[in-house]
Amino acid sequence: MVDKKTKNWAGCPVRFGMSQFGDKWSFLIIRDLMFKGRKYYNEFLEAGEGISTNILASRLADLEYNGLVSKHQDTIKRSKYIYNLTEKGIALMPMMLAMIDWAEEYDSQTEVPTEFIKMLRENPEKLQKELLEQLKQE
Amino acid sequence: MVDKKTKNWAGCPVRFGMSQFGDKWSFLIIRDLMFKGRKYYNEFLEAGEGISTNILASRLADLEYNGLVSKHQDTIKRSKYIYNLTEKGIALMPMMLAMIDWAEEYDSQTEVPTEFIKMLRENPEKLQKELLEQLKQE
DNA sequence: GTATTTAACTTGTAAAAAGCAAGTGAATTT
DNA sequence: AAATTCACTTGCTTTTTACAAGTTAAATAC
Repeated sequence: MVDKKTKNWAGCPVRFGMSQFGDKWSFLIIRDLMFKGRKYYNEFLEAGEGISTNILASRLADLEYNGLVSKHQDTIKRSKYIYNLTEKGIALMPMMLAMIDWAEEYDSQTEVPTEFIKMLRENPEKLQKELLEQLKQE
Repeated sequence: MVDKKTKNWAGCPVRFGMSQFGDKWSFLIIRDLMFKGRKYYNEFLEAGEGISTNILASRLADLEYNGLVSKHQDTIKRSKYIYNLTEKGIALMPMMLAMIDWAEEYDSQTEVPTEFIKMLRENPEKLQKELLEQLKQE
């Protein structure tokens, strides 16, 4: 039987999560990187969520500092920086997919592409594998 | 093939999630309700995270407004209010478990009870079933 | 049956964070 | 060499949070 009454998760995993990506903007940046193919400062800005330039810069720096995101000069256009999820960032995919599944169920406004949600529920491993391949080849 | 380039998740599930529970304190309250057996205002306050009284009241009201948490007079001690996760709140369990799994992997400080993390990885359905039963009988 | 305590907040104010508009600097294109 | 692009930074206003103290309603103590 699981001990629910444990009061001392000395280092609490949820608290740790919050310290690493525990605000709205971080989640939205991770979403952009994970599912939307956005990789540049400008693309995050233009995602239409209304994030301010200073907040975006600050969150990207935090995510990089925490090892969730990497930042490199773009090899093609050397004046640009390219942001990518690290392995640690990519490992948040199950959490993000669980959130998407939840939102699709409880929000009538949520419009996840039918194909996506169908695969998420019928063959989540395949979906995850496809998403991971996309992230790695980029 | 999954369409990663979809720019228009008109109602984005991640954005919806953030609007419903998208801050540190909400996550910690949900954690307390879901895994720690805390159900009273005072118990959340004394959880040791350092939340202020006004912020706690505000977050509980938000969570209730959003239908994640219910609030009732305690039947035994009628001066107290008891907070519980609704079905909608309980449905966040997969997301929370995914976060716990991630934190356990990437944070050496995180100390989830061995039995918990072992079951999470070896038999997640059983773990979830046990947790759900606890939540429902309370 | 009045007085004290418990429980769950609310209020006021100071500090911190976010939002907004404009500016900077380095590289690139013209 | 001048103008443009890109990724920020800076300064200021507004909003949110933190902290301490106060309020209210019910329950127990005397």
